[in-house]
Amino acid sequence: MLDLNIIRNEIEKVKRAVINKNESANLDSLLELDSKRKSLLIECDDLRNRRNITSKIISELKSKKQDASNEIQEMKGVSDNIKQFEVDIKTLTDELESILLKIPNIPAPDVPVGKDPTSNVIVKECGERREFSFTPLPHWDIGKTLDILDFERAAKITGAGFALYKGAGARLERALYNFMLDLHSQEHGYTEIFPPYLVNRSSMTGTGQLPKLEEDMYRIPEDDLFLIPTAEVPVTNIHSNEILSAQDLPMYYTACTACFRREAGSHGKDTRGMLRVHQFNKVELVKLVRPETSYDELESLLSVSEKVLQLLGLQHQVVKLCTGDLSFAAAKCYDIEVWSPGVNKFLEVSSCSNFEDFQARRCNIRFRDDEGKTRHVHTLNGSGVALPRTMIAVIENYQREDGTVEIPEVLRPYMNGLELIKKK
RNA sequence: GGAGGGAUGGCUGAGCGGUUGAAAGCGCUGGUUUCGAAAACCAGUUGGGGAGAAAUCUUCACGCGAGUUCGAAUCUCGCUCCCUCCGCCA
Repeated sequence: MLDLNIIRNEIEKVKRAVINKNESANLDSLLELDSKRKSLLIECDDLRNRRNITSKIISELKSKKQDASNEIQEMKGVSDNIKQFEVDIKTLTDELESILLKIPNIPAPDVPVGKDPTSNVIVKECGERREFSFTPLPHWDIGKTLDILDFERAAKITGAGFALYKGAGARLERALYNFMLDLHSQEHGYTEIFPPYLVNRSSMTGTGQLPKLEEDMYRIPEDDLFLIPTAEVPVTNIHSNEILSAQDLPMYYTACTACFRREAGSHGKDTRGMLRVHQFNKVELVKLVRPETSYDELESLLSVSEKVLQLLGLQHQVVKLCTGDLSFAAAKCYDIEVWSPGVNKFLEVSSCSNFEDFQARRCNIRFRDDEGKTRHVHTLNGSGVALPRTMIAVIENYQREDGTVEIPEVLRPYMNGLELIKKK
């Protein structure tokens, strides 16, 4: 949510941001509602003031056993008036709020302006691309041959877009997220969290998934709960409606959770293997920081995510997203894409975003600054990193001509020393 | 699922329908005192909105939402969450 004052004072900037983000918002009617609401508020406050004063007079008269019926009669009218004002104000406030919740965050100044991913900028490339003396196979072939991935049976159990990991495949999954969680919690100073996978509407609104993206979520209608699309939602909401003390900042959290996405808008895209699935594990990193540090914190978040890929020996590139590719709540975002020789593409395994105070305002997360004033924190998050595509990259990059897959060195301690996945 | 009890400021905890945004205690901050500290004493110490250059004024909020009333932390109803007991259960 944007600060209403920014919309009041810098309407052109906000309008430009909305256009650049390929969004739409009814900003003019918002301002109209706002000023109307303000004038009603002033009138209503005035009446309330009168009521408060007269109430005291009534109470004094009564305590002296004097007649107060004139005052009471007068206040009846005033109270009715106030009630009408309150109803009108509530209506305006609700309308205002619903518009405000649909206005996207403003991109940071250094975010390239552009309509679609073609305007994204590759900011760096890291690692060496592996050379193969043979044509590397895609993970669905390798997975099938080694009997570690089974998409047909997953479809039988649930439907298209689900994965079943088996044997060394299941073990590799577990090795990957244990390795990542250990790295972040032990080397990078993140506190490990294991949150609920179901969250309420308020949490979902807080991080910005609602109200705009409801059709992308799995929902439990009986309880109005949502399956989390990312750990960002429960973890960012840990401190919703709290005022933190400045010395507690920055706060770093990491969590590995399953993520559930209906992928409503992307049917027919990336359908093979597990390039795009409805349920996947992801190690997430979340930061709550002081506003003036948030862009430095974004850089360190990015480097911590990249560290995972470096240690796994996977070639990757970092992409700075343009305005049109930026998500609703983000002010700036880097994607990390890992090279997969089998599918012959870079795959997005992480998005590291700074939301500035956009989520903090919705979640009502504040801190007391050095002058004792309350301010909203800045929130950031990034994947560190998403599992299926990392698994794809590992399998495809570490495949050998004989059909076996080598286990990256750093994962071997997590695989009971296993060095090679072989056909049984 | 059934039966009870509860929700008040950073914490503990009072609160008759009428100067109660809220007693008291603790904690915290500042001051006095001290060589320094402790203790003691004094003062301050919730958050949001509006008006104002500021001082300041004003309004809202006692889990949330409705209602009764001239007036609600206090009465009524609904919801949420927490606790206890019973049942069921990984």
